[in-house]
Amino acid sequence: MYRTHSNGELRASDINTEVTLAGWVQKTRDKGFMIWVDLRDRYGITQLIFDEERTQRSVMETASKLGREFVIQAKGTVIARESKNPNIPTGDIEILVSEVTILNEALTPPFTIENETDGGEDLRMKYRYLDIRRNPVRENLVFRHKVTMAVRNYLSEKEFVEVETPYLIKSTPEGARDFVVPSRMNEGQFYALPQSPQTFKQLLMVGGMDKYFQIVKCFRDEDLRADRQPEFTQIDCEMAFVEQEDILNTFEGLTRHLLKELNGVDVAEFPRMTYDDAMKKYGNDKPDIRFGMEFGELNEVTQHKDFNVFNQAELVVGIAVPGGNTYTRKEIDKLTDWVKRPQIGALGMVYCRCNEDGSFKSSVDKFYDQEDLAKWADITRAKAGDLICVLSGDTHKVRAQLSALRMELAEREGLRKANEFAPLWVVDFPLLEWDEETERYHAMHHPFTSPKPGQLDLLETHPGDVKANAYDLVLNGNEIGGGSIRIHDKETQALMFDYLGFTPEEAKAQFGFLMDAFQYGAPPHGGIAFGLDRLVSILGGQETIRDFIAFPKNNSGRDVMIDAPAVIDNEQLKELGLQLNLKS
RNA sequence: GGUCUGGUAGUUCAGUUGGUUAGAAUACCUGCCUGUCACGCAGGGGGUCGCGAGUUCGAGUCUCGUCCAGACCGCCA
Repeated sequence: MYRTHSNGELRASDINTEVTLAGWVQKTRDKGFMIWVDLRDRYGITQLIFDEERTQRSVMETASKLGREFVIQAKGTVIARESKNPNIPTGDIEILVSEVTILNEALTPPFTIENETDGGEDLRMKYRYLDIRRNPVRENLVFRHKVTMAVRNYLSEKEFVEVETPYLIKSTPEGARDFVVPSRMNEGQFYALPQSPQTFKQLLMVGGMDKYFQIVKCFRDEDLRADRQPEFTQIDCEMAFVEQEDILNTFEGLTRHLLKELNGVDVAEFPRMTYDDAMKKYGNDKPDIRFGMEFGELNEVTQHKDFNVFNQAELVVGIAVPGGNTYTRKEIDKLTDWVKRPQIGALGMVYCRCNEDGSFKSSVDKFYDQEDLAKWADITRAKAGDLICVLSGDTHKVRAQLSALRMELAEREGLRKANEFAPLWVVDFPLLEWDEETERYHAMHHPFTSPKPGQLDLLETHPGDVKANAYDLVLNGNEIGGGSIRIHDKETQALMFDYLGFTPEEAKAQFGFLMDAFQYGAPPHGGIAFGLDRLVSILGGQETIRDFIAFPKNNSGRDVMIDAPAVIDNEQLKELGLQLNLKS
């Protein structure tokens, strides 16, 4: 037996017990006459003591050779400490060691295994197995485990069945780029890894599974972000015989359960907002509603005043920054530079100070008098002491720009509190989205999403105005889930593919299996998928999902620990019937 | 594909206007130390300043290229 106890469990009540402990050497403190060793494992730290007067010389010598992260086993007696350490749970006792075995030596680690490590991101990822020894990383992984357990238990309780769907499927041109896998047995043919189990879960509904879920890896070959990995995990869900209302209620229940279980937070009924309102009020389809700063559209009160920038703009829109009047001229100039960076792309920013005495001072006083500016304050709900920031231009672009500014200012003002949770359903998404590049409409959600009842005719005349039975769950400004009521009859699905520019042949080749299935009694159905990595990181109060993934990829999609992706040898290529034709 | 930031000791960083032998902290090694727990004290080793070119009497510092890392835009049905 390697150990009788963990390093986190011995207390004063265990004094005089003979124990065997095993773990990693966190630190040694060698005073010559006495050596203390902090022994660490998942459960905590226990102090070992080696004493000139009470410990055999050979054991003392072994102890003096111990280095950081050596794996050792120690036998001894639990004794009371002469000087206690109130900072750790095992601080009242220590182990007087009679026998010590070095199970494995260790090189000096490239960074310190401490809560606040001195290691940078690169190093931590290259030696992720050392990083995982650190408390914060381990705690995040345990937290993730708790979230998935809570999800499984809750959904299982509600009669959902977890069904596994295949990872080796078929590539389709819609949506994100696929990761493809060559098939040796079918030369020249490729599987694709699923971007989501979408069609399979719909087929499970046709199969009568009724309530399905799966905690499942999905794959998208697109560029990464702090909150985006090429392989990520979804909580994928689907239900039959449901309307949108049923889905929203069921998964609001799940989300509320998680907030209660994991964060101890009771959240009231989730507010709902249409996509159009979200865009109008927040310039964004995933607004963070933990703070106000709603958009105020100023077109009506800024026209015909000889200020051409505003006169010519499609949209003039502003937000009030709470307490922003304390910003110096220099700070406001820097803010203006910030919105003019290429990433944001605004041409300029107009501001208006709301003074404590009720007067206004704007950067466009030449064109607007106090009465005009009072209207601005009214529309943006600015109070005395606030600062109004106004952007103008093309509606679509300006909303995106002001939305970015709103988030940046809220971040600076500390309005995005990690321990506050503001969920929101965004509903009535458009069915289609115009794509400039291909000059045609794309499905905003995916091509299986059903249009709102009675809106099919609009497809002919105003395709962009058709609303879908599609919804997103937003938490603190992050899209944590999205779904829709699906099309469940062949005719509508065929019509949809037609509008999306598929020829009947293409539709049949790519999704014939689904439309065939719809002919054999497909029930009305719909579902939702949550981004588990993102959900876990938000519940855990942190920004980057990488901290909640055991072995994440870096910014360029590489695993720097195992050094993947990598070239394969010619034999493998030959066997697969492949030849490389590299761009560089 | 693009924008920005960074790359100097094992690690985290400083390095001024281009100018002597490139520093600090920490880690590591050696010795000392009668209760440490961020132990303390004394000493020591450790550098291709990411890589390549250029400007210059002289480059860690300036210019160009390139590689790597991170954040963002495009992209992510």
